[in-house]
Amino acid sequence: MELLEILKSLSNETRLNILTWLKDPLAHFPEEELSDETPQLGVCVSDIAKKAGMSVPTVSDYLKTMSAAKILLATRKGQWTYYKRNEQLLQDLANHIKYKL
Amino acid sequence: MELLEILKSLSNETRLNILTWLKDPLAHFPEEELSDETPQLGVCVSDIAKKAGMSVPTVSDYLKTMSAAKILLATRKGQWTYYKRNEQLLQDLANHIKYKL
DNA sequence: TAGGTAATTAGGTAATTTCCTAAATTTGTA
DNA sequence: TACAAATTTAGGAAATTACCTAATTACCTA
Repeated sequence: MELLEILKSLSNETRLNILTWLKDPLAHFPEEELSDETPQLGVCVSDIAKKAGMSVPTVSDYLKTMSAAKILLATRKGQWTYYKRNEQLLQDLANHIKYKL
Repeated sequence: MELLEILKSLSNETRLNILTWLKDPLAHFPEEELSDETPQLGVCVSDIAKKAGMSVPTVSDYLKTMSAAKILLATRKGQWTYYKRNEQLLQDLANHIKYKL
C-alpha cells in the first residue's frame, strides 16, 4: 500500500466526490445509466464525467490516477471502462491510519 | 473535521514524515534536543526543520498548514513553538474513512 | 469495411504547491 | 535598552497539478 500515492489521489475535491458517488451509484447516478451489473462492474467514465461536470479526458485521467493508487478497480467491457471502489484498500487505509501512522 | 483539508495536508512526503517522527520523538530526534516536557509539548520548529533537511521557513509553513487542519497541535512557550500530533483527530480520520467515506 | 461511440493520449495554459532567501516580529536576557 | 535566538511573514522561481481541446485508439455493428 503506497500511502503517499493514495493520499495524493484523495487530495482533490472532484476525486473525493467520485469516491463517494461510487459508494452508492443508485443514489448518485440517473437510473437509466445503471444496469443490474453496476454493483459488480461500477460506473463508466462518461457517466462519471457528466456527474462531475468535467470533460471526459480530465475524468478519465482522474480515474486512472485513482486506479494506479488502487483506490478504484477498473473493468474494461467492450467500449466501456467501468470503475468501482476497492473497499478492501479503503479498509486497509483506515487501519493503517489508526494503527500505523 | 475538514476531510479535504486534512488529506491535502497529508499529501506531501515531508509533512507525512513529520507526522511519523512526532509519533515517537525519542526515536527520531537527538536526545539533547528533547526535554522531559517533550511528551506534553512536542518538538520545536528548528529541530523539525533540521531533521527534515529543509529551511526553517518552509517547515514552519508546513507545520502551520498541519495545525490549520488540526492534525498537529501547537504550543507557544517563550521563543519556541512546539508541535505535537493530535491523536484524537487521527482516530477520527481513520474512523471517517472506515465508516463514512 | 465504414461509421459511430467510448475511452485514452497528446499537448497546452492557468492555478497551485514547493521551497528558497530576506525581512519583520516575538521573546528572553545582559 | 539593545542584542540574540526562534519563529513567522513576504515575495518569488521552479515544479507540479488541474483542466481543457484536438487527435488517436479501441471496439461495436451495419
